Amino acid sequence: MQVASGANACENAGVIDWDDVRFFLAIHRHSTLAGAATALGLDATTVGRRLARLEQTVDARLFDRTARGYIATAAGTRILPRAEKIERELLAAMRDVEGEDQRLAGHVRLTATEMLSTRFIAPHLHAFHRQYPDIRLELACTNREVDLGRREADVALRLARPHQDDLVVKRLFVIDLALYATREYLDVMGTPSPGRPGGFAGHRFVGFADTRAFRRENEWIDEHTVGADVVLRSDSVSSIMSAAIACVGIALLPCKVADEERQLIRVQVPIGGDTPFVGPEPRVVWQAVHRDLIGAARIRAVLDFLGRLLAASEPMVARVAANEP
Amino acid sequence: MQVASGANACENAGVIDWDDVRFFLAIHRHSTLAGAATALGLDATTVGRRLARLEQTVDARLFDRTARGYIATAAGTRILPRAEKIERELLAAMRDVEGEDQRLAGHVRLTATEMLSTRFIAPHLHAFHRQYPDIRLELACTNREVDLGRREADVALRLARPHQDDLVVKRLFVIDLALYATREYLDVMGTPSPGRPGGFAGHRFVGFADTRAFRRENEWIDEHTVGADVVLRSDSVSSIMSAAIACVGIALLPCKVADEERQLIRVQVPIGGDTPFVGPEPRVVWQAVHRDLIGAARIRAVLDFLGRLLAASEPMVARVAANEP
DNA sequence: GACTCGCTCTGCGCGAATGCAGGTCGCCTC
DNA sequence: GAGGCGACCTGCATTCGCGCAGAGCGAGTC
Repeated sequence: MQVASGANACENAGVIDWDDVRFFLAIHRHSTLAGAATALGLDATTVGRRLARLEQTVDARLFDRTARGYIATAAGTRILPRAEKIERELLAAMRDVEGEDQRLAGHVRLTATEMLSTRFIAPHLHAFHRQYPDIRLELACTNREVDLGRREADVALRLARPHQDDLVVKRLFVIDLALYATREYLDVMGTPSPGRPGGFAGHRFVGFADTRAFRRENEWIDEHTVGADVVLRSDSVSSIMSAAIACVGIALLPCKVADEERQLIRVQVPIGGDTPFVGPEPRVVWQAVHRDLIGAARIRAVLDFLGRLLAASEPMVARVAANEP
Repeated sequence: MQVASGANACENAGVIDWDDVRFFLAIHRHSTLAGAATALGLDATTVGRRLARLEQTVDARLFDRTARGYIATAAGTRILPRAEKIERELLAAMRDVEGEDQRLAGHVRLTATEMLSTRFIAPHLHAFHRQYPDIRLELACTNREVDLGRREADVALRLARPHQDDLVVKRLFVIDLALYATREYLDVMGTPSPGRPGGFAGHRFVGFADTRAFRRENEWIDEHTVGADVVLRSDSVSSIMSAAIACVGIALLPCKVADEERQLIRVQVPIGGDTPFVGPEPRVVWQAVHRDLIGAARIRAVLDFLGRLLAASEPMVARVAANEP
């Protein structure tokens, strides 16, 4: 019981280290100290100590140490939305100051699918570096939908239209898909008869991984190649193409990539009299960037770079989309 | 220009220490490193270094080092509201977890005016401590309006109704005011004639400091004691009363406090034939507490304590307010 | 039921962050 | 204009926090 004369009786107890909130969120998201530690690039010991300190400061237990890892207590669950709001606000603040950065320097994190990364972007990274030597471009290829709001990336190329708020999205181009196989495969297995019932009977297929991202393609394969056997699945389109080149089976591939491979032949023979055989719906490639970053010069540089790639890559991309859905 | 295969390419550059936001706010509010340092309970060197680190991380200058101290740049101004939002959210989170704390232990910070602290609360702090030995009550007496939202205090007793959101306010009681002087003073200077024009001519007064808090009382004195000379002003009512006891002059004082002082006599003689002389509008004492803290047991203990003081202090407080405005 | 794997907690060495003292600059005051 | 004062920056000793290695422990598996 102490009487303080002023209002600045700033006792150390009760003063929270705001950075501990970051650890709190990481632990919640990974359910384990070790997972949070790797995500934060730190040691699990540190994460445990920071949590202990935080719990001591707020004088409440935030996580239950269970067999399935760290799960939030009632108190932890209660403050979780606030912690997430803090994170959003802080990331927004960083975007704010970086969004008005007019220098052609700094880091830009670009994410795209594996095929787009390797075939569409990577071959031109050298030219980008020549033009903008001070922009450190980081290319993260993943099929996962990264969260631009959480700043997991600055610019994203995606195969599904992002519906998150605060994003500026642009329809870049479309990717036509068709079935491909090698001459050797067709010589041995015979040419299938697309569009004819049972036209694929006995054939082998290299398919996409059974994930939401490839749902449409997988459904199309199931529907149009009845009787064929999917002998291999992969979430890497490059791997699928490699497998097809290795005569593992027929594969559904982006036309402009597969057409450049000498060994691959398009399986598209419409048999006279049957209904014409059409490939699956082309995939639309969307470009997404957070609204707050549009103003940053280095972001614009990347967007320009992608736009010029688009114009230069006409042979690769099937056709530029003209109509917005 | 590096190519990361996964999405967890967590490079250290760009990772911000969230705690630096706290420093950012402190620097902005005090305009100087030294001021912020004392407020944070740290050394100015540390504050400067943390700011330097933050500016390096976000790669932008947040403050201009001017002759009048540190003032926010465009970038700093831009993120300021976000930083304040982060602070609000974090303080709210702390209230959240503390608000459901059902233990009769912990810290409670109570703020009140100097007179309320010394005469109304302090004499009973010992009883409070006996009843709740594990609650560390901190009494901060200040005339300044502390910000309960910023957690400068948990419970506040104020003489003006707080209009801030998220506060639970309650009208506690009213304080009647009247003019007092010593017998010696009146013997020497003569008894004034309140209510009669010029009735205070030649008299000395001890007034309140010329601040917004005492505006109403000062206006009343100016209006009703024309001709008197205010020879001393203070923002401490105790000091004013001491001065009055020391025969410095007549003072406007809380009745129930001044009535207990043997040396002081109430100056209230209504002269027959004139309009009856009435004192100034009584001051209302408001109790304010943040809504989120109402659930905490230790806060309830303090509120109960104040409520019981109110009942027991009938001799001191003039009359309990019955009607809410 | 034993093995193995992964996660968490404890002691120890090291590096980084902090506090302190001295110096310097600019503003205010007399 | 000169003195004084307050605030900011730089070198040095200290302390605190971090990473690392090892032990314990629980769960899943064969």
